[in-house]
Amino acid sequence: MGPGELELRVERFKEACRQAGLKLTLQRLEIFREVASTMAHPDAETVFHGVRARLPMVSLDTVYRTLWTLTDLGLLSTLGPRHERARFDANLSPHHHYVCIRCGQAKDFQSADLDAVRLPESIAGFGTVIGAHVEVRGVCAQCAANGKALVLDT
Amino acid sequence: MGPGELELRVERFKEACRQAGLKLTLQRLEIFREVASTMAHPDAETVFHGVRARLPMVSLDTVYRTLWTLTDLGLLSTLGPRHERARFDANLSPHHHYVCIRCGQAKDFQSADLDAVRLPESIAGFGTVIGAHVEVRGVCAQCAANGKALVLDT
DNA sequence: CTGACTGCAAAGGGTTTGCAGTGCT
DNA sequence: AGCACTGCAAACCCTTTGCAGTCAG
Repeated sequence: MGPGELELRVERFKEACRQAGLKLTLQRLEIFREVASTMAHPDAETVFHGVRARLPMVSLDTVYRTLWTLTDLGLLSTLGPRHERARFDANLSPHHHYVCIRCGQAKDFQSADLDAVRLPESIAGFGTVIGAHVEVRGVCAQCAANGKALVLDT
Repeated sequence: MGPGELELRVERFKEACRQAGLKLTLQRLEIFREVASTMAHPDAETVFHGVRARLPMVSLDTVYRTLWTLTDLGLLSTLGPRHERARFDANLSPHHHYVCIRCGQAKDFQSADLDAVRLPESIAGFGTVIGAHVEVRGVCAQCAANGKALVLDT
């Protein structure tokens, strides 16, 4: 993250709140800043502790609410499927996943191109590599057909 | 999944149990068969219902225990981080993740090569595509250094 | 001012664990 | 026969929700 990047993100955030008609509260600002200022992809509780250092009175449920609100707004994204629980897979051969962000269903696909891509050197610095696969996100045909509201359903 | 693939997986499963010194119970066999016979990446409860149709007396907690046991054995894998809760990310520009299977920490990395790869046509049949990124799994340097037992820690 | 937002506390739901009985090897 | 495995039920933990007071616009 380059210098000034955090401020840039915060400004974008303020503008997006205005556009979405969300009130710009201190809690929201600090919760966003907490996520935006780290590369560690924190979970709700971690964000909570970080924000608490500056706003001792914030509550954990506000953190949860805010995090999902901002995610729905498109200002944050989540690592891994949205609200999902663990899903299991017995297919041990190399393959990739298409995951529907609405219903959580995942479909496999193969791609020689993807399997062949070499990972950057920098990875080695992180640790050992056990495997790699592509995760494609979208809205599956079924969910699109059901055509419910964009947000709010599982 | 080709014909006979299921039987192949089941045989590999039996052999692996023998090697690992795990008792080959009917519950284990059916739970594995349930996951191995579908491409739907079921969660614990879905597996539970499927197995129950054939073994009405299995309990949900056995399904959970078995699923994680088989995952630790390497006979199953999970979609998304291991036991993890949702993690949030304020980095909206295209990037990829290196995820430690032990501690769950995720690190970002960039790769022009990866960004450039074209997805196979078949994807279009699944639904719309919102985004795609690579998820690399491994054991991070810190966890490797701590050198705890391979299984069982968060 | 007024409706949206927060904090509190309690409910909710999925997952894990302790224990005693069962069954595989 | 011995010990791992299962089923049961309670415990656990994270997450969500209802409500009343508060605050941004």
